[in-house]
Amino acid sequence: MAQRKKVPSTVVRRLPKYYRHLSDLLKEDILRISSKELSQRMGITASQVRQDFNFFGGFGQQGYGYNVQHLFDKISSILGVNIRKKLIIVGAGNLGRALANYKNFKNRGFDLVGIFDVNKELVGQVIDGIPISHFNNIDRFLEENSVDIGILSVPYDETPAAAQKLADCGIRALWNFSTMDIRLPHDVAIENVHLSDSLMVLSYKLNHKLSGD
Amino acid sequence: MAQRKKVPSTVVRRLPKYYRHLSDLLKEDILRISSKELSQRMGITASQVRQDFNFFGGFGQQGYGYNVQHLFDKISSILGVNIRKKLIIVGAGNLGRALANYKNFKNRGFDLVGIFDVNKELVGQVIDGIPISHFNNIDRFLEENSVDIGILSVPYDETPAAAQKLADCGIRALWNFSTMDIRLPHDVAIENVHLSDSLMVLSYKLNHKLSGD
DNA sequence: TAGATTGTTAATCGATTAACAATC
DNA sequence: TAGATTGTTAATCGATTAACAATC
Repeated sequence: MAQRKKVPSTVVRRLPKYYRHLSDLLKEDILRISSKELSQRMGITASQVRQDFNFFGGFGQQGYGYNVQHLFDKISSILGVNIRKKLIIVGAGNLGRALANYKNFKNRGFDLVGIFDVNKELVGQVIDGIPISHFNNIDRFLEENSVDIGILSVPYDETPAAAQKLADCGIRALWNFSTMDIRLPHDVAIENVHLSDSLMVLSYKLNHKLSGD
Repeated sequence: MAQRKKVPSTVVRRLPKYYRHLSDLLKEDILRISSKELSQRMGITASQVRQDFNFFGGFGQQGYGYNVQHLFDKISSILGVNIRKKLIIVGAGNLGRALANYKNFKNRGFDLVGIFDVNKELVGQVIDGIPISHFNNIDRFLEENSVDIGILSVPYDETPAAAQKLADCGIRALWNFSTMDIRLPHDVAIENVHLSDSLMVLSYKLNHKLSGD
């Protein structure tokens, strides 16, 4: 059941899409599905579905297909979303406050437990029940609380220092919304999100009258 | 100078990254750069840099390299970010209001000109100088105002209808933050953004102790 | 059992990297 | 000119698709 070889990142990036579609199937009370049906719903090939799952050992049964609940559980567990995770937000500007208010994360098993900023004007404000603390106090907070993921929404210039600080305090995963990419030497998982990159790609597609992906 | 063949989406998705790094170089007053230097800054190969640019005809000069300003202008123009674009937001929930407050878009040449929602409680509220209007009035608004891009931040179930409505009103590009992918039959450019997909990929990386991309 | 559909190997396609002649 | 570096072709690598034997 352990994966045979390193899973390509193309496959990893499809896993949340499987997760979403399987979640839909569960809501529709569909108990089993073939790679063909699933692939049609997702707009990919049946071959790709089977190849993807076989990186993890295969979840189906010949002649039957896949049990939706079982497949969903397996993929949830591979993604690690079967265990709730704790988040903090560093940088309570517009984007940071927006993310703090975004309810969907809770549905997916992610709980916000702290918000930090260097701006004294913001410290003390409460967002969705969580008070904003000063970034200087983050060491102590992280000593007293186990946190899985740090969300970075700080200005460009502050990005490297903030990232380094969190890594030094033992954070093992950073979700980075800053416009500067971060790359840390240690074993810290990083996901750089560039919203304006996506907007520029849309602008390109619009310019070149191209839809789809 | 026109592109030789269809530009692969892998190349298109790298263009904003070139844009960002060239923008940095301009700030540092660097006038010229070789594919080798640029590639090192970006963490890709020099070959890839030259291959990418040659999809658009090549922007350099043998023995010299690339003029940073010229290259930046070319890529801006390919991305269409040299001409300001008008945006509206449909769906003024947490995410919609957050996007409305996000100042970075303005810097990249995107101007918010309208916000719409079906919730009467929200209609009339003003965000960053833009009042929230009722979605029923969108036809008239789009007749009277030229809008380039519609940002969709509506609930799952309302996604297809909202997307269709915007397309019917002549919007040619949709930036979709809904959890449901949209695919329209017409010539509408679509960019689906799934924030929680990205968070789940981070969770995967954390689980499997993998950094980088 | 017969039919269906997976798991897996082989073939194809596309993207990245390497190499080098062209040329500034 | 000599040196540097592109533009472009060729080689390699990886991902997707096709095919089919295994098996439920």
